[in-house]
Amino acid sequence: MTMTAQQRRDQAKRDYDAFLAGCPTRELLSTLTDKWAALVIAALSGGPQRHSELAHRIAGVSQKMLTQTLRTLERDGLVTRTVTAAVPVRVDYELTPLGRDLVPVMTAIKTWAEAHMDRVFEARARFDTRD
Amino acid sequence: MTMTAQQRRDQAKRDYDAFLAGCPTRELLSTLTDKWAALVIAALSGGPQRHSELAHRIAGVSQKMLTQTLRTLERDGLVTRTVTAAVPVRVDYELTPLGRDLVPVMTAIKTWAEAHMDRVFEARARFDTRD
DNA sequence: CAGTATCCCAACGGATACTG
DNA sequence: CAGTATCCGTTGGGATACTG
Repeated sequence: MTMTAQQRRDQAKRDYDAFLAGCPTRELLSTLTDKWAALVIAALSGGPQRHSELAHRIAGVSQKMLTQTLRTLERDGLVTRTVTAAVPVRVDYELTPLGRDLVPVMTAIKTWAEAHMDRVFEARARFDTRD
Repeated sequence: MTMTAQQRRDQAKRDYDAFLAGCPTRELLSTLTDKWAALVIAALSGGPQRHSELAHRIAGVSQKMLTQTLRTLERDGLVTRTVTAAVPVRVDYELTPLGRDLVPVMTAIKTWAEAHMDRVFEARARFDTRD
């Protein structure tokens, strides 16, 4: 008795619930709701990028955090890492189909922040000056 | 010379860029890409909730983190806090229009995690067992 | 260039105890 | 019930130095 991919995802939605403390999705949610992960996925949405290109694109990210974030995303099957033997060595990162599936979701947060920053500033000003 | 709300958001998209280290959206992105923030917004998407209801719904959240998350969301104009004088006191939290605007974005992450947990597990198994 | 390994400080976040 | 305050261990994350 086989199920379609869609049926399996529907089943998963019933089985998994990130509101539950012990649910593995709680930990996956932690990985996805990560500033650097969001920026990396957004940066890779346009196509493969070298390590150095990502470092340049995502201003201010330390080498350590970039590598660490990429490793986690690679382990979770969202990104592939391709090493080209050369001197110096060349490493390209690319989104997997699973990772590309996540692009709209992750870029939506970044876009939302950029689009609504002004309203958040106004709200903060109101909050900070209430009597 | 006035602009429509949409025009202002379009303008903001050009002015703000979370890829830049000094951009205020980088910090807003940090707030939004927060495990507890995502769960709180998802929990409030169905309507107003009391502090204790949220604590119960979001299993495992400490009282400290719940209050802290709610304060940040309130300050950023995403949530309202309503105190009803009584003994004991009653406090209700509710999404603002700005907060409701964010619901689809935030619930999408949670839903994605729940729907694709199995594929992430498979990817991890592959990653962890490669020679 | 890409990555690993330390060192180290600051922030996160849980546990507990105490107020209105 | 809702919230604050304190303590304290854990993690996040930058800086630096060193390899293939």
